Amino acid sequence: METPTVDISQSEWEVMRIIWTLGPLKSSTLAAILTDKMGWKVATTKTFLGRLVKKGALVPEKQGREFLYHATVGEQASMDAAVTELFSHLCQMKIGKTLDHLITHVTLSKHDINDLQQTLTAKLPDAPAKVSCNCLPERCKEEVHEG
Amino acid sequence: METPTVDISQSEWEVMRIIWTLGPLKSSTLAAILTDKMGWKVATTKTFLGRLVKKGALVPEKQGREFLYHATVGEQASMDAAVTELFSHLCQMKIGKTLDHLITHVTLSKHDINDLQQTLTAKLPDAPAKVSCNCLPERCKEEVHEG
DNA sequence: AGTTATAATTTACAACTGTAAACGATGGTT
DNA sequence: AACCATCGTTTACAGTTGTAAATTATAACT
Repeated sequence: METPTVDISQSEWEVMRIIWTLGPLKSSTLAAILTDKMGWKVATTKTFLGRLVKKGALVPEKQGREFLYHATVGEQASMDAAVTELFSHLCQMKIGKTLDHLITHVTLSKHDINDLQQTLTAKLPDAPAKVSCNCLPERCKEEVHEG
Repeated sequence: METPTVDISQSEWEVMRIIWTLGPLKSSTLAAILTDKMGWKVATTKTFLGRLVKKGALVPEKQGREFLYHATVGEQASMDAAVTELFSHLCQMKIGKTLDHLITHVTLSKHDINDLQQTLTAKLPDAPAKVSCNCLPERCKEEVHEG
């Protein structure tokens, strides 16, 4: 079976990021960091921890009186899934421009850029001359104009 | 002022796509298309139309007994905003890989690819050798390891 | 003018989210 | 043994989302 990616909400991402970055943590550590970074009350962090455990994105490991929270889903896999999911709702025709906008505004290392260049180069030969719009169901690909 | 982008939910995107693609439409046309594409009941489409009007993403123009629903926000601008928003929750360090995954799995025209190549090439000179993780608040950039 | 089809608006309702307080259990302290 | 600081769990509560039925308004038809 594939990596079981879980639906993670915006705020829950913030919790996951810390754990992905630092490894398994106690709730008190998490809470401290997230109060600092997000301004959350301790109770808020606790709520998200509970929900993430219920969703299966985190697993608690008893350690003395507290728990260490371990991520069960991979960061890269989760990111890939979230991004793919979002793009699936967007018009295919506009994806090129959207990626262009994104790449323009995001921070990339020289290495990243080289990798992307290569991926693009590899993709070029099989690329179509034009991408068609996939916003309409098959039946409706003809003109419909009103107004 | 900038283009006023609106928060559009997953399902609402599907409504907007049709209007962005075909231009202003009557609710009956929309409902037919979305029943076809998404399997929605007419009432469901109506609900989303109402919400999108309330959110200001659509504006109804009376036309006889019905309304034509016009998009007030641009498709590209909305896509750019949605994608940027998502990426803002992701670890900077992993964005390169995420883009790579995305580019690998998405359909791009030769033209798109060329544009992206150019954007990347232009970005290369000023690109850092390494991107640092931005998942922790400033204070916490040192080691924290437990477990 | 009365009836009917249909368009728009209201209401419904459960699940998910953001945000957090309240409560109960438990290990550490006096 | 009694108390206190915490940790985890429950409860709270409003707003959003997905999904749709019910109701109301209204144009068109008879």
